[in-house]
Amino acid sequence: MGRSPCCEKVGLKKGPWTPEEDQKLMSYIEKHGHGSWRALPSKAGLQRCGKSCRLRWTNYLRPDIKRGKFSLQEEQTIIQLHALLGNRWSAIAAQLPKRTDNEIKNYWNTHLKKRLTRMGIDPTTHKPKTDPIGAGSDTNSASQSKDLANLSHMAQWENARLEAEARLVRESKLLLQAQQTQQTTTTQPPPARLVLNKITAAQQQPLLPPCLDVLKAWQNSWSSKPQLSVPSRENFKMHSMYAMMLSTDENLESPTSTLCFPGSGSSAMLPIMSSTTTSATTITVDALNENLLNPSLTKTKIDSNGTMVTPCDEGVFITKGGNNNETDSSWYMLKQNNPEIELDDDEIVENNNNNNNNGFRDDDIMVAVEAFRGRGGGAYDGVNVVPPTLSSTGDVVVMEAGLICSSNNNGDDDAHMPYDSNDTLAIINDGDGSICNVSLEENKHYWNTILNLVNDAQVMF
DNA sequence: AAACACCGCAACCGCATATCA
DNA sequence: CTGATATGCGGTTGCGGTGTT
Repeated sequence: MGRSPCCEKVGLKKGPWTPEEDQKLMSYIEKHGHGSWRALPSKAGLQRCGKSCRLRWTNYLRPDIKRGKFSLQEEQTIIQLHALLGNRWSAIAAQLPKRTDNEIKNYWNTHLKKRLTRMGIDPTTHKPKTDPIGAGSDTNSASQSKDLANLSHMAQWENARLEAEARLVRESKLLLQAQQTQQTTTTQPPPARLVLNKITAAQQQPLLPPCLDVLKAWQNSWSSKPQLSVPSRENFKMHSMYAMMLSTDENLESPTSTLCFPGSGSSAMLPIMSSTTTSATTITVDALNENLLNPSLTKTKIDSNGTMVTPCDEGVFITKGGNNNETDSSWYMLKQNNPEIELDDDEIVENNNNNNNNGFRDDDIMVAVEAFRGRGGGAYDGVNVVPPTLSSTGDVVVMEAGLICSSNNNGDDDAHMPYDSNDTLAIINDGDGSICNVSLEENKHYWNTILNLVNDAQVMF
């Protein structure tokens, strides 16, 4: 029923391909393209089924295939993506140019999986096994310390993966709702959509798993050096990844992972972070706008009671526009409506259409926006990231404010200051002593450290 | 040198999904 | 809308090469 007949049922050849068969297949596809795989074998003079031809072509004969040893960077990417995506080899292969899903799958099963196992890490869940330290034979304390440090890093990544999975589910639901709404009404504005999806939709490309965007953003934040001298900005680039980690939806479960350290809650799953209780409140966008647009409140803090405190010397405002001249960017709108407002450069960061000349990229802000919106916000005080312990109501989340990020839903991909009632926003904690001791170097070398351990394990075993 | 064990990888199998009529 | 067909994907198999006893 609907299934193509198996090779054996029609007497077609199976098994390894001969050079002659390869040549026939290659020359046919070079001349005519593959077209219908089902019809290809007879046209090309091959006694094979179409499926076999397709596999041979995509996994072996295709000219844009890179063969041979995987580089360290490729290994790193595979491990990262596997932590994010699980055994979705085609998705992983899409991020590794010139590598096929089959090749990556084989490499994982024959090399990487075993290495992680030897390290005491479950390759399926990417979590430490019951006795991770005891898994190795080396009882040297320095080695144990190294293992512990790396397992902590693994825990961080695992949490990030959980978040990515949760986001995937969440965004799928939201996107579906948005599509359904758009189909049923043309008078109402679409519901708030997630920024990362806006981009792919705008580009009319298939929807990519948002976690890939996140990964890309994270990698970008590594690869591009901070260009501003203000420390808080440099840190924010890095912390977009941690912001993602912080947005947790306990209603969503990972299909593959259950990482949990003994005695740890969700925030403690990031071992290097500590948390304080931060009460939260909600406020309407309009009400907040009223304050933000008030020139006397250019520095506004919303304390734990929901009270706006003015003036407030803490925190950083972030806005982003399409380019320097666009008047519809929120900052320019803010300025346009309130020309008397003067914020110094330390307080306003304008992002210029991915030019990155202000040290930010779209992705950085978008990831942060999404992450903070995801559950009810994380906190960033300009130096540190604080795990969220708040709730959200509707689209608006207010914590003790300092740094403000928002996202509109008007169809573009800007993240900006709130100026419209339909906007969603998150206000990021200015911090009150809560500490997240994450250094840039620590973050940057996270996976390098893991891979060093992998390599050490190879030598050791 | 032979037998055996192990490993890596190409290829296959069957299910899920997309597309078409 | 439904069923038929095509394609894609992930799990698994089996063969050839290599290492070990």
